[in-house]
Amino acid sequence: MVSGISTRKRSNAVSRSERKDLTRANLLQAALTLMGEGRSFTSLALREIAREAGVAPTAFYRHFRNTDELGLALVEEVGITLRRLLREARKMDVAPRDMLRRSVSVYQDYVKLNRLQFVFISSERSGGSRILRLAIRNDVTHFTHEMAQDFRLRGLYANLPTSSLQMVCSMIVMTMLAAATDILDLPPHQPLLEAEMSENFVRQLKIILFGATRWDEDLAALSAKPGRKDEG
Amino acid sequence: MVSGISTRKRSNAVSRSERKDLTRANLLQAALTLMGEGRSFTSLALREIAREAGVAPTAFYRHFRNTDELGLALVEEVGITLRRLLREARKMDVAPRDMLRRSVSVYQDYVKLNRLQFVFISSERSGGSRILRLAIRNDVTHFTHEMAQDFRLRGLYANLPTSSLQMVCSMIVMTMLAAATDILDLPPHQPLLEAEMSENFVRQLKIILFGATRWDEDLAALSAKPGRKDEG
DNA sequence: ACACATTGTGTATGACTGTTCACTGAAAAG
DNA sequence: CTTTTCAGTGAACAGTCATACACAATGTGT
Repeated sequence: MVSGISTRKRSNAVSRSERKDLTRANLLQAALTLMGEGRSFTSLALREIAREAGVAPTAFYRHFRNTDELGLALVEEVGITLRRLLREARKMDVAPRDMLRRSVSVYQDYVKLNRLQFVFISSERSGGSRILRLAIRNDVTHFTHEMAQDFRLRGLYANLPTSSLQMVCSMIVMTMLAAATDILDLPPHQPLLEAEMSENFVRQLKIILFGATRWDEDLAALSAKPGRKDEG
Repeated sequence: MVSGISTRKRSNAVSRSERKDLTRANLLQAALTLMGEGRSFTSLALREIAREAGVAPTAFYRHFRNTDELGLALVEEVGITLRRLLREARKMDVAPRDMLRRSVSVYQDYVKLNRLQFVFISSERSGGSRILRLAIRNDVTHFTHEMAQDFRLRGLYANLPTSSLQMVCSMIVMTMLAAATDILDLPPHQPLLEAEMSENFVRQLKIILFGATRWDEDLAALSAKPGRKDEG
């Protein structure tokens, strides 16, 4: 029963498990599509998803116990997407002149390419089902940690203590997610608006990175000669 | 019909419009309560809201055309809450030593005091109904602008150009909203966790403020002697 | 005192929901 | 070839939904 390759039918026709995986993917895609039309995940009905996937409502149960379980499967897909993004970022040169700007550009393209998945992240990260929210936040936290690790490995901001680096990365991720919402809401074919958005995005990241280094410097100065005021 | 005070019944009993306002408030509160139990707004049913408010489903129509309209009324309430927060912040001394820390503390208390409204903001700012999302973003933008104006009036970061100040404020607001989610998810009676969260919050704001000033300095230096690298 | 306006109720209706069950047909296994 | 497995079907169920309508109760204006 559980044999990798069929015994008597190595034909070109699709195998049963392949068909199953296909309708499963159709169900996931159907949910994403419906959310892309401005629906929240918790408001999606099982029958509705099945209908969009072109399948009888009862077929849903062959793949997921309920809609929440489908949601978790979606989160898993999202996790893969985020890991791919990191891998893509890792392929970039270490420190060319406009690395930040190029990173932003890569990210924007990535969001537009995986539009529906980012719609899903943005919508459900702070809303609706509790288990979904927690699962997404878990993925995002993981992403943040991996980013910090990449910074370390590449010697970026090597003078920052780990806790500061973690914080910087979490702020970067926060900014990225906020930017994703903007990218998704952007009307298509508006290069001017898009350029302005990119510019803002780059600025925000610069502020964070500059602030982090300077804050660290001030901390060092503070421990050297205490009593200095640290705000204003 | 539209007279401020009843002509013949100035008694202690509640007037008709008072009753109406009360059930209206009950409906709004009911929606917030249901969302506080982890539901997304778009998944709330009219009948459900009416039931929670202790009123017949059909009574709903005396106050709102549909649930979306109730959502917009909630957004209006939220707008008032945000304006109250700004007013409260304005009452603080101009520049005591630990102004930032105190602002954070005030904000945390405010979020906890208006918990359900912040749950609503956090959930619906990026999810579900399009018109609701836009309405909330509008309120948040307004809040950001008012904050920038307050900074100007108090002479804070007076050296920053307006565009930078706007950006700093939008980053502050972004951080505040992210912090709100953390505050809301915080299990009660965990002073250690809460203190750590506050500390992180303060750090993040410092990074933004430091980064903004330094970025501005670097911009000035850049225009003075161009050719300086601006990243690393 | 009387007529009107308005808030809230109860019932009804047709559509949609999640879930069950017995089933079909074809791939997989023997 | 025969048998088994199993993804997908279609009918049926009880429940909830939004909405419409006639109606009741009561504050309000004349």
